[in-house]
Amino acid sequence: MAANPERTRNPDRSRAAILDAAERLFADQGYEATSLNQVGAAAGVSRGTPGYFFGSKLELYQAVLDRSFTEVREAVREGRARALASNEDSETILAGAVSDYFDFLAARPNFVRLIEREALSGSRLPEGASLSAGQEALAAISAELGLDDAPSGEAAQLLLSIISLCWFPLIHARTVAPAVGVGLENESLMEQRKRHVVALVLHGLRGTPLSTTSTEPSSHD
Amino acid sequence: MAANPERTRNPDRSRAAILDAAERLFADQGYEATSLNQVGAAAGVSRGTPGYFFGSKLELYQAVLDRSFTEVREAVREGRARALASNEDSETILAGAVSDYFDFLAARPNFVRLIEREALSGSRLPEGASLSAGQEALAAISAELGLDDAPSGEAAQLLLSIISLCWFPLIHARTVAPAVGVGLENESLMEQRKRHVVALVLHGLRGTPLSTTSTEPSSHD
DNA sequence: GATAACTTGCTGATCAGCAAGCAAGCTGCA
DNA sequence: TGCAGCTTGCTTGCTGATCAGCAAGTTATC
Repeated sequence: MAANPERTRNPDRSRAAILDAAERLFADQGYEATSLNQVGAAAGVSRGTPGYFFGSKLELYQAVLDRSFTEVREAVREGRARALASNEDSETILAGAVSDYFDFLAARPNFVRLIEREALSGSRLPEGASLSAGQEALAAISAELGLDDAPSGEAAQLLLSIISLCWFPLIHARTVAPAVGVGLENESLMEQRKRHVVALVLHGLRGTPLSTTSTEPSSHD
Repeated sequence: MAANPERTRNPDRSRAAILDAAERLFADQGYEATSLNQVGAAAGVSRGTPGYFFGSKLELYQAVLDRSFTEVREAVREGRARALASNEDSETILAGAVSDYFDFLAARPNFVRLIEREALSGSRLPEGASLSAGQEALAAISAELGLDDAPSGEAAQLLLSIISLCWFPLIHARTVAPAVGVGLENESLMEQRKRHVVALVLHGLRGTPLSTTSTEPSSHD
């Protein structure tokens, strides 16, 4: 029960263990419901160690978010490079990007939950700290895909739809999804969901005239 | 600053004021971050009154959810009756239902946030209490639209997509939406978003074969 | 032996729940 | 009509628990 006295000291390992534990606990329970006591216990250190390394609870939380965003930023950069390098047609690129984004989020449930909690509580971080990094990444994607120069904003709307479709099932896999008869419990069911999302986005891309400000007279959209 | 001594007693008004205040505070800050002190102050009663009327903090929370779900259940019943009464073609009905659902959620930001928090924390309610009411309502809709007997689940997938698309912008109106260049600040921008969602769903409906299992390929009422 | 890596004891603050108190208004009775 | 007594709405003081942060202690490692 007591902390193992044989354990060797290792600040790097302790920091990482604390960040891991805090990420999971903050994501599962939220900031207020998580105590530094819990974090320490889950990380295999004492109650005071998180404070020793990170100063305060808020700073620990910020460090968790920072680490997540750094990881996300790198993944986004890689994904963008891959998309640019390919010379497929834009529809295939979009389908691949949606699929990748879906998988990316599915592999990072803690990240999704943390951001969702941030969005719900209107960010307890000073001002545009880590969160702006995520927004910056999204803005970069949208610029990269040439989706931001259409004044109609139709492309931006589609991007927001893509994010909605990939994001939502991860949060509501145990609430809304089963209620409407969509199972998401195993990998093949998630794959099925992903195929539906990709198909829906492609139908939307084909069906929507991407730059019709006031030209088309007949369409009754 | 002190409570107005002129104030007449009125348990109904007090109960309602407490429920209103608690709904807003729980939705904005979450369960843990909200104290009964805050609830009392926001409701114009003393610190102890919420406990007097509702027993405990958890019971107050449950009462807030119950009231929300009752309201939602009634609205769903009305919407269903309206859809059944109309004799438009199914595509028009679906478009109207999506539009109504979008407006319905947009008019109930507290409800959306409460459910979102519930989903994130895995329901602190005993077991399938209020939440199942919402699931029940969704299941009813899906059955009503005849979307649940297709073994392929394509229709259920589309329903989940509809919910995702209507739900997401309400939570991320201040985070993701501006980052991708979609404004949602005023009514006309929300209207624009709604039109996009309806159009996307209709494209999905047209583009996807709804019953490609082994039954009748043509008739789908 | 110095410094860094922890742990443990302490403190003040906050909070939920309880219980005691108080007063407004009703009910029954003269 | 008036008053006594009771119920009910609501407040306030108290208690035990929890928690974040700090400071002082302890031990490994360089």
